[in-house]
Amino acid sequence: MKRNTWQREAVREALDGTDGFISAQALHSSLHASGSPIGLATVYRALGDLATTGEADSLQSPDGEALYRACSTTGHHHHLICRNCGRTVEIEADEVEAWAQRVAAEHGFTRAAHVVDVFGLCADCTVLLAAEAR
Amino acid sequence: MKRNTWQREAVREALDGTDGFISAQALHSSLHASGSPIGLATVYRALGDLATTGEADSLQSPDGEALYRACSTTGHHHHLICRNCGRTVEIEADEVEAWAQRVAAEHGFTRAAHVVDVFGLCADCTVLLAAEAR
DNA sequence: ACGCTTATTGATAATGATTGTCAAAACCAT
DNA sequence: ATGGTTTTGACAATCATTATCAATAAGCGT
Repeated sequence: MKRNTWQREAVREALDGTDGFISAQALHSSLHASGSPIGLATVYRALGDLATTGEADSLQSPDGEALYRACSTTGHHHHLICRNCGRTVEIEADEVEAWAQRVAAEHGFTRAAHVVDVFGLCADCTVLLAAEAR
Repeated sequence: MKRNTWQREAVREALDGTDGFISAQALHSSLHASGSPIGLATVYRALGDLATTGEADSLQSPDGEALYRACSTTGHHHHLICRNCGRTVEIEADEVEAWAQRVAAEHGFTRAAHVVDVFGLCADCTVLLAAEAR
């Protein structure tokens, strides 16, 4: 049976009060800074549960951290990432959302989330690398 | 100055000969299995370079591994991945291809590649997890 | 072909995020 | 309040990746 603990609530609230994605480590630090004695492992478990139940989205940052976000439909967007300098531009992908859901459903998948990110070289790095390659 | 070594060639070829995404570790194992004495660190470096120059795409798997794929337009497709059991279905995303190019261009990005992968729970795992959650 | 300079390699240590362990504490139906 | 069971948390363990650094080898000029 699933029990309700103040720790889980604390994680849920901290996540709700955060704008955008945050790592488990950062969320733990944030909670500690607020005086909560919650353990790191517990934060990981709580976030994992939230992601499993669909209350939170998770994605992997380019450097391998897992990032979490309260699952609100508002503010969903994707990224255009410079493969060289890491510069990131947020992009809208409305037309892709429906597509992802449809494809998932067609194959019997549920709780579909998607990773839609575009990598490229930003204008600056395009010039930069062209010079280096010489 | 950039030098050409048989190691870099080996990595490039191994990646070309692989369908879909593969992790650095797996690629290293594969090379070893083929009798190559190439070092693990070298595989990481080579893959990083390939990703930087745009010869390879990279994405983060849900469990935190970096996955690489030869950047070829042939056989280009995307994946529908079960977040629980890892089952993978290849999917077409023609309508998304053009979108990615357009968005990249709009922001001055060149050499645009994209990562479009949909994660969800496959039919089996949907049932499985529903049972567990009880 | 020869040597020189310097990028590259590779074995291994270091790092850092995440997960496993397990006794102690907390939850909740009774 | 009690008992059975889940959850917690400190810490160890794991695993991918990166840093280190001496040894090697690529490519240049000769």
